[in-house]
Amino acid sequence: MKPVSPSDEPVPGDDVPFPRPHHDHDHCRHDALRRAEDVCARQGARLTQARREVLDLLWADHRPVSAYDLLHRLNADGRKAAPPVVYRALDFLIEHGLAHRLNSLNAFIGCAHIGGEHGAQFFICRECGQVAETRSPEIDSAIRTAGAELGFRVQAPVVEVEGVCPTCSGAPA
Amino acid sequence: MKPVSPSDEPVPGDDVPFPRPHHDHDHCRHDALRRAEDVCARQGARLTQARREVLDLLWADHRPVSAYDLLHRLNADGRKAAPPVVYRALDFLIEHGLAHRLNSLNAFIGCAHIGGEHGAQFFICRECGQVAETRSPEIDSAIRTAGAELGFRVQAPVVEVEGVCPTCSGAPA
DNA sequence: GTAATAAATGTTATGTTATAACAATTGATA
DNA sequence: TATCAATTGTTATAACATAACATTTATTAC
Repeated sequence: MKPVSPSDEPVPGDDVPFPRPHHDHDHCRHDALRRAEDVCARQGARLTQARREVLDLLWADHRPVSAYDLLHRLNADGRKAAPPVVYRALDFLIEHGLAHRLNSLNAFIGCAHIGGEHGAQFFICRECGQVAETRSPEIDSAIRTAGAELGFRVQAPVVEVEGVCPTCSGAPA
Repeated sequence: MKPVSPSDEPVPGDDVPFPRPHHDHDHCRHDALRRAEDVCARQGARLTQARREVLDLLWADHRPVSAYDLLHRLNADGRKAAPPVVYRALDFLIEHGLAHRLNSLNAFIGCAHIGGEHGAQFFICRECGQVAETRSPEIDSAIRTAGAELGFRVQAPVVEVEGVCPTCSGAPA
């Protein structure tokens, strides 16, 4: 596992490894926001207040968040936002490749890569709940090959792997 | 894609390909039931009426079914079974490797293989809704390798691939 | 064979996740 | 500035899942 200094930029093809306990998370958050602004500018989409807030909440840490948790966090300031507010923001972020839904958890997480809608894989730690997102051409290719053998046209591969992250393996709870 | 005659027995390592339109589905159902009886006998588990019925409903065809659909089908005869009846049967079937949950659909499907809890992959046709279950060592191994590179201990890989099956590709709806 | 125990089922209630439908507002465009 | 499209607000409800406890059915020990 190669270390990543805070100033490194995750790019497609790279793995974004498990966050180390004391990494510069402000950097992650600001970086995510900047990426979102870039993407929206390029695609002529509007990163409105609600969308920006939800994205920022997703980046509170490297753990997936349920839609209703997001709602509660939004409403922590006294607002009375209703579920569609959150679900619409999430739909937008997912459509623009800025967030992902983790089916196995019914929860959402900010996208750690730029570009590429498909072909991501998620490694989910059962101990600490943190998630690492990778883009492994090997996994993607193995899936496409297996699909081809079935005569199946692959459109959206979903890979979610539960297990234990290196930090929790080294120092079990 | 190699053809499979109705009398072939799916075994781990084999792919169970997309069901052809006019295959001998009674064979699939009876086979699944027999496998279930075997597994339960070997594990000292009881394949009770409710569990057997749910399993049989799962094998109505090769499409995943939601828990509430199962419930409605159970209750089609006038019963007033409640959700826990279905969820408990599903839990049992999943624990014993006789059924799977498809996270991306919130739905359940009978297990098309024998043995092996983990390492299955599901190819889900967006056109007809049918699902093929495979056990590809290549996919599994690519996932484990990627995990190892992250220092991640893989426990339960989940692979669900959306796309279009050969039948629907050949004769689009 | 019967009592004691464990496993499974029945039932009610409730918790969690997600979307439909429509009104009101805001931003972009002509 | 009128028009249209996009976004947001709001209410209601649909869809998915489980907690908790009573009852019944199987198994086991005696």
